[in-house]
Amino acid sequence: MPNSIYICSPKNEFTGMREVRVRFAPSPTGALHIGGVRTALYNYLLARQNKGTMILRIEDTDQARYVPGAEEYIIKSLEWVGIKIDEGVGVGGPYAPYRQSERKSMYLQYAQKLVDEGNAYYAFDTEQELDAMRDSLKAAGVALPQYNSITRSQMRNSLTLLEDEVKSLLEAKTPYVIRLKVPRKEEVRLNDMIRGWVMVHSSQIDDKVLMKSDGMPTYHLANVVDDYLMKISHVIRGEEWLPSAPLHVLLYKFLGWESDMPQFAHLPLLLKPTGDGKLSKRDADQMGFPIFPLDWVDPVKNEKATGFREAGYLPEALVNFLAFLGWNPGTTQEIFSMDDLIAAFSVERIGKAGAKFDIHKAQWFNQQYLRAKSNEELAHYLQDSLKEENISCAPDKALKVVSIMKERVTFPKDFWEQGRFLFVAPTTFDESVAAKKWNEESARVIGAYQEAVASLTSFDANIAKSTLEIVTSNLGITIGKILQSLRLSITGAGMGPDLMMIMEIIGKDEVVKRLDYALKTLRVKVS
RNA sequence: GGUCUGUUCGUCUAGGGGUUAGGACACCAGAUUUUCAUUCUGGUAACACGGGUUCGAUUCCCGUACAGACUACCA
Repeated sequence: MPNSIYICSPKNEFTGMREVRVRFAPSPTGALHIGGVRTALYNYLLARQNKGTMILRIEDTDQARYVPGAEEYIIKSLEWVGIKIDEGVGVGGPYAPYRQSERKSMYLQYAQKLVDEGNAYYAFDTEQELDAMRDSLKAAGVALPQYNSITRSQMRNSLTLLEDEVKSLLEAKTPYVIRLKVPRKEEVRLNDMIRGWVMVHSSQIDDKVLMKSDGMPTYHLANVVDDYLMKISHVIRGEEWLPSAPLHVLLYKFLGWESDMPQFAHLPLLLKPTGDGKLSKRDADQMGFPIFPLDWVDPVKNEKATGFREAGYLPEALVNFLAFLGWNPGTTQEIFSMDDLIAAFSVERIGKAGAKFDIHKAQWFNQQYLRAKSNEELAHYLQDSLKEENISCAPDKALKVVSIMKERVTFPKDFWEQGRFLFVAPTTFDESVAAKKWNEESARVIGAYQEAVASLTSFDANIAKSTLEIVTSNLGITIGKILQSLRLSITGAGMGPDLMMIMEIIGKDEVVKRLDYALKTLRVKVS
C-alpha cells in the first residue's frame, strides 16, 4: 500500500477568495508564437475580470538558448495585441526583478533547503556517466532510462557517496547539479481547472535537475519559487506542461508551500491545420499564414518571418479569433472586443481538446473588424499604401475610394491592391474578358460614349450613367451589352466596384483618356 | 516503449440519457448586383469503434482505435 499524498486543490478553490495574480512567463528564445499570445490573453482576461494583476516574467535561465531581441519582441507583441502588463519586465513592481537570470541568487537557498531536508541531493555525474547509464539500461531492455529512485543508487551523488567524499567534491568545486529526490511510491494528484483531477504515480516522475551545474535553476525550480514568491494565484499555461505539473506539486509540498499553491489550468494546444502536431515556431510562413504577431528576423539564422500585423491583421481581430480557439461564451455571439471578452471569459468554458489553426476564420474576423471601422479610419490605411507608392491623394477622393471598396476588402492593403486602377490607368487588359466582350460594336459604342463624355461640362456618377443611357439608346443597344467592355476599358479588368462611381472618382478627363487608350489598344488586338 | 491528455459536420464549436444534434467559418446552389465582391435565402456535412448500464445512449462506465503532449543540466 503506497503512501498517498492527497494533494487536493489549494485553498483558493474559488477565484474570488484570493487576489488574482497571474503571470505570462515566456522564455526569450525567439519570437513569441501565436499560441503564446493566446496563453497570455487568457491570463490577461482572468486578471482583468477579477481586478487582478497581470505579470510578465521572463524565464531566461537557459543562457545557451537566449536570443537577443526576443524579450523586446515579446513586450512589443503584447502591447500590439492590447495586453497590458501591470507588473514585470519593462514595468517593474514590488517583486522585482522579474527576469529569472537576475534572480539567480534567490534560487539556491530553496534548493539547499530541499537538500537539507532530504528532499533533494547533489549529483556529480558527468555527461558521459549519464550516457553510459542510459546506454546500459537500454541494452538491458529498459525502454526509457531515467534517473530515478532506482537508478540513483548506482550513480555518483550525495545519496551514494560518503559524507566526506561529498564534502571534498564540493570543496574541490566539482561541477554538480541538485536533483529532486522523488519519492518511490506515492500518488501525486492535482486538480486542474480545465481537466479535473489528474493523478500520477511518483514512480513515473524522474529525479529532475533543480539546479544546473552553471548555478542556474531549471524551469521547474525557478517557476515554482517565483510563482510562490510573486504570490501567483493561477497558473494558466499550455498543455505541454501537464506532464510536469505533478513534479511542481511535489515541489510545493516539499518546500512547505502546499497551501499557497496556485490553481493550475492547462490549456489545450494550438495544432497545425494539417493535424499533425502542435503549431511550432518552425512552421512560420510554412503553412501560408503567419505564426508570429509581428515581423521577426532571427538574429542567428537571419531568417525573416512575417507577422500578423504586417500581413494586415488587426489586433482586435486577432485577439477575437485567438480567444475563440479553445474557448467560447456559450452563446452565438462571435464578435467580442477585448472588453467584451473580459466580461464574458471564464476558465470553466475553456475546452479540453486541441484546436487546429484555421486561417480562414481569422480572415473572416479581420474582414468584420475592418468593415466596422469608419471611412475616415479606413482612408488612413489607403493613404499609407499610397504613400509607399509615392502617390498623393486628396482626402475626399480617399474617402470615396474607401467607401466603394469597403465591402470588398479583408486587409487594409486591399484598398490599394484591389483599387489600384482608381489611381493608375491600366496598361493591359484582361484578355479573356476582351476576347469574350470586345468587338466592333463595343468599339463603336465606346467611341461614341467617349465623345459624349468629352463634351460634358460637369461630370459625376449619375451623369456618367445617364450619358451612357443616351448613347446606347441612340445606337439601339442595351447598357448590359456594353458595360463589360466599358469596364474593361476603364479598369483593365472584368470585375470590380460600381463602374459609374469609378468614373466619378477618376474624373471626366481621365475617363476620356482611358477610353482613348483602350480604343487604340484593344482595336489592334482584335483585328 | 512508458506516462498523461484528448476525440460532435472539412475547421472552430454548442449541447447533453428521449433533440429534426444547434451556430459560425469554409464549400456548393439560388436570388439581388448589367460583372466580381457584398447582402439575402437555401443546401451538403458530425456524435471514432466495440462492449456494457438503461425502457432508451451521441450523452454515463469499461475497453479498443486514433490523435497529441511529455519523457534534457530546454522551457
